[in-house]
Amino acid sequence: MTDHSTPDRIMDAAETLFAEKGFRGTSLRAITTTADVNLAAVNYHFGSKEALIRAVFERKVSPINRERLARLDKLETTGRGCDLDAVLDALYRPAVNRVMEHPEHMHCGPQLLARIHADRSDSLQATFTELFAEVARRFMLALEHCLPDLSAEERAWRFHFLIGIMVHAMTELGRQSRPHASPTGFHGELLRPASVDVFTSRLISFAAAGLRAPAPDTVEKTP
Amino acid sequence: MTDHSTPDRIMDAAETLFAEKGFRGTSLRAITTTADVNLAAVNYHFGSKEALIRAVFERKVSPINRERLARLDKLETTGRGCDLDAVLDALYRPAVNRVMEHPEHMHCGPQLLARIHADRSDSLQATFTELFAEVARRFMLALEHCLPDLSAEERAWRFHFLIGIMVHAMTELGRQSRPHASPTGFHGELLRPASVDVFTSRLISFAAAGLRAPAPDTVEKTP
DNA sequence: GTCTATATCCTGATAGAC
DNA sequence: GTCTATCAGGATATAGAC
Repeated sequence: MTDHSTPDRIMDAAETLFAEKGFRGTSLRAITTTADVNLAAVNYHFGSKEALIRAVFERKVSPINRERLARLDKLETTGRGCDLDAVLDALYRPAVNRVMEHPEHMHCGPQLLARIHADRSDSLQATFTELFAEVARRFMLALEHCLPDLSAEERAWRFHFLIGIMVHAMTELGRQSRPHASPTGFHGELLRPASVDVFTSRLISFAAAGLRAPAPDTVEKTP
Repeated sequence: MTDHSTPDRIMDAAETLFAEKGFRGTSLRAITTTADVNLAAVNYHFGSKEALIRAVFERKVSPINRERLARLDKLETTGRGCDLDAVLDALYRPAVNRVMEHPEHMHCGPQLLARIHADRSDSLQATFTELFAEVARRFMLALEHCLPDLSAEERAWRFHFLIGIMVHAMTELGRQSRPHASPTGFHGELLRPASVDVFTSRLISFAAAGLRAPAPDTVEKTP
């Protein structure tokens, strides 16, 4: 932990604190104190707090998205691009994997992801779009191949449902791993930690069934 | 808009700004300027910024949850407590309704709800738990009646999926209604606004299918 | 209840020695 | 690259006149 370079130490500390207190709720002083580096180091290495946020943002998300695209590529070159379960696996597994493989960071990773999705202030909007654009485009296309009978609008909404499931589930997953708080209170010991495989399967079986559901009537009903 | 009392004006302004800039990214000065009240009024009426956050939080969520419980009550007294689609309607419709019935606030309502779900810092944890505990308990029970064959663990996770779908979908819904930003970029004109009925049906058909999916194998697979 | 004025502290950022 | 010292501004909160 201490053998990292200064920028890495800063980003490690920032990642944890951002997850806990939010981007604007975390001061540079808190970050540099936790990272045990000088206050001026943040501006020296990153230029500004905003730039640091973007860097943390990107470091967290890019590897996951790269792996998603690589897995989708492989599916398509091996002719399994229309296997819905496999496509969902390519979407979900990299995120679940990244989150669960380092248990010591499991409490902050998902929480940070949730904040990334929730906080789309103007200053972060462009970064968000840039980081997820390719993944969104490619997987939307894949869904089009897997579910050709669905209208484009229905498919687009269901894609958003997929993302929502993942973000919220992983947040909850991270929350489970924090011993001091069972925040929502409405689960006893029910939500025990599971393996990456089990958890990914859980997501896929639910999501695939939802995606395959017949489209609802879009005709107005009179109440 | 101007005939509200001072506390109401403060909460209206705070709600909008919290949605846009986050809880900690919004200063009391920004709130009181927008609300056109004196800076000291916040502390006079609410005691502190934290208390204001909780008040806004509660004002936004409580009516929705009250309506959810009322609808569920009615279902159960009329013997439709095991109608999964109806139960989901009771969960989703109040939120969709509240968000879409005031189009002028649609850009901030969902965003605020998303932030509420994402920002579970220690200071807001207790408030969150308190506001959602009863709804979570009651609907978990309802799911148990609707889906008796599912394991308790599987049901608990799927309940979280339900919440994730709603939060993310409504965030996106709110984002659509903002003219100046098509943030994620991966939807052209596909996601047009829909009526409350249409959008609720969309949520229900996806969610119900997911809930009814056979439980995945929870046996470890060797990779 | 509302307002002005202010206290106290913390923020991000930077200048300049080493 | 790292550090100290400091700036200018903004934050919450409050005291006290009206």
